[in-house]
Amino acid sequence: MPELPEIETLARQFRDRLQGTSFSGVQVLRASMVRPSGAPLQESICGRRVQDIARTGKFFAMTFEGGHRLWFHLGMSGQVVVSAGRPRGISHIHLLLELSDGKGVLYYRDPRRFGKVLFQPAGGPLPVSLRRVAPDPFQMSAAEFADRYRGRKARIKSLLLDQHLVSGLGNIYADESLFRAGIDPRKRANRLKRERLEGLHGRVCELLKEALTLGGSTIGDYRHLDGKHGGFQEMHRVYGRERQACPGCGAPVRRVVISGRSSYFCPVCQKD
DNA sequence: GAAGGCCTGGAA
DNA sequence: TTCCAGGCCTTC
Repeated sequence: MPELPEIETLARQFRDRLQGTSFSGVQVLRASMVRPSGAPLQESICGRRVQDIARTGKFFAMTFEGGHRLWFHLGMSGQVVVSAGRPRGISHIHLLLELSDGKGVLYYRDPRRFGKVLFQPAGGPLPVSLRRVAPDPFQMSAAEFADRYRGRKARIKSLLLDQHLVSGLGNIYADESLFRAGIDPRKRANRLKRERLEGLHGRVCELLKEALTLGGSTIGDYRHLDGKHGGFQEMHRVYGRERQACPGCGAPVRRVVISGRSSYFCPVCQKD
């Protein structure tokens, strides 16, 4: 559920809140969520300042003095929260870092456990699951974006979800960008003209920027670093709106399943 | 390229 | 009680 705008929002808040600070304690509460197992978190992280925060696709990383890095992926229900005191309960909290300024803790929580935390030692190789993550739409031209999809036989919707082609989009923003581009999610990419794919790049970038200015979308568990909600869910035009009126033409929004994922679209406005 | 599995909470 | 949500990996 957290997609590019949500992760980027978090990364920015991390920068404001955490850059230059350090942690004094590490508690791994569920070992299976932190990899590799037995990673030397305590000695690698404690007492070292957070130097840099970066986002790659839907992952983001804290880099510590000395070069050790901690990558987070939020799956669909993950949260990273900085709270002033200890969290009230520890249900579903898998990792807890104590801030050395004595002003609380950072915790990683993920009820559905689709996410993960990855430790990358200084000078070590990128974790495997990050190696094939493609650049995001902001990092490429419309022409490159079109090239990555052009000629593929799969339905455009499932290709948009493929993080190895272009990263950052999940189910929500894929549906919303196809709506804005007027493209039927069931359309096979090789049946789309190049201009249509280039146009789609424009719509994707616009959409992601708008979502970013509103702090992303909160559906379910996503929260900002301080626990607040994003605001972009109010702006969704088709996602999750089956049988409701299309904001463009009033026709009822349809839901179909494409490669196992719900896809919402307007059968009138998305003819191409 | 499609489908199943992981996992839990909430809705039907 | 069953089903569904979905990012990502594995298997077919």
